[in-house]
Amino acid sequence: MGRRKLLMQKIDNYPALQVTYTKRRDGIVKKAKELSVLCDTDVGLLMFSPSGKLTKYSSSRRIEDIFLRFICDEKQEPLENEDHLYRSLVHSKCEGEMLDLIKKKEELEKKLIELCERQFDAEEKMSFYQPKVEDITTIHEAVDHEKFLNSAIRRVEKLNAKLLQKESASRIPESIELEAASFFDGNEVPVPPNSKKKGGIHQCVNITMHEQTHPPVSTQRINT
Amino acid sequence: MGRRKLLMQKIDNYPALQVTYTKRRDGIVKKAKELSVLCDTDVGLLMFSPSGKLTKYSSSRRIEDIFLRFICDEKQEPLENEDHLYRSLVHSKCEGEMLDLIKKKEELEKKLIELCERQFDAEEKMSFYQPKVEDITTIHEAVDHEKFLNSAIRRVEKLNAKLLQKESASRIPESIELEAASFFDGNEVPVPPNSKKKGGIHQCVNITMHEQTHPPVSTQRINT
DNA sequence: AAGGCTATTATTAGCCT
DNA sequence: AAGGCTAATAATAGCCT
Repeated sequence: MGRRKLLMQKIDNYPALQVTYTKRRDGIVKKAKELSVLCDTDVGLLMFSPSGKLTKYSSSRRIEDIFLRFICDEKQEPLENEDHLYRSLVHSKCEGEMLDLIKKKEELEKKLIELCERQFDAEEKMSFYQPKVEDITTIHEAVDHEKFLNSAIRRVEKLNAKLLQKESASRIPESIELEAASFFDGNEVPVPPNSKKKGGIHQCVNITMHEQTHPPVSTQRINT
Repeated sequence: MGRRKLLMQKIDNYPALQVTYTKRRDGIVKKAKELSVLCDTDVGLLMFSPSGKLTKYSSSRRIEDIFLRFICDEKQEPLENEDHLYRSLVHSKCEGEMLDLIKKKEELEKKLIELCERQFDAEEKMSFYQPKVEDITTIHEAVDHEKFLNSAIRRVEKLNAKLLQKESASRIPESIELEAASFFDGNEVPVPPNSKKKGGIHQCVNITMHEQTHPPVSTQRINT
């Protein structure tokens, strides 16, 4: 397609060849991309320009993965081959590092889930004391919150009284703490639902990567 | 080009997809052949059909030679044989997977730090309403908490009053919400420090590994 | 599924800056 | 070389066997 039909042979005019290479190279990459998207398939493409410059395209992130699929495909031993590939990976030098990373990733995922749960609990608890205005639309709800806050205040008032009493009498802080603590453990204290305490924030994350001989792994301690 | 323009997305009709794959596959092979002839260059092309069948084209007799040239080109060092090619590819695959894992790990770490901060904020805020008993040992602290709770209760009482008034008058919940919200925005409301809300828990984690065709990487979605 | 047909859309050769 | 243009050629989507 163009002003005239080309003979299927090497273009002898070099500048024209360069231009044609560029145009057609881009055309093929476009076509390859379309094929991989329209048909959801693996495509790998390598082209060297007349001057030797490489242009590559692959539907996967890395064209090496397409090569590998090709090589496995060629050997016509699907299962054994996969197994072989896997074993080769397992015994390769980077396997150890991969295992570390996988373990680390799984730990992080677990911690994240835990933290999410605690965050959720905390926000739920919080909503008893400082309700979101948009969630309160009926008098009934508002009254509940008022009751709850009143009970909280009564607790603090009692604590105040205790402290006042202790302070005026003698100065033994340890005993005050004990008294106060046992007072709060009393069963009349209304605790918001889901208020299981699981340990302070200071122990929530403490993750360190093992030595990473590989690239951009930022070894760091969280929550310093 | 055809009777109508296609959307650039996977063709959902499978038979049509198959037909399109075949036509376009042949088209690309033709284009690749033309490019290599017209410009006298190396071209390598791999395509896997939706059902997994491989189609390859290479301007050289063997496509492996193109791969080899590619790998030499990438590594800037001469390579000798196919065995090396295979090992190089396997190693490269390993590296690719590691890069994925490292990226994933870093994402998780970021999320963790964020969540930790929010957790810390939440607990700090919480401590204003439900102080840890062991942290209160002086009357002064106790009185501060009492004051704070009192202001909280006054807010709720005012909200109750507003709601009662609105409810007895007319029933337009939206207007109540608006009134109440603007009321709470008032500057006399004592808000505990560090009370910046950053969005609900439901958006806090949403991490997915890319397809992992290989073994012990557990692909999972967190906090669905 | 596979091959042929053609109305349409897409690519591009040669030209011009 | 690097784009933009457009006449001209090429690819192909939806049909039909």
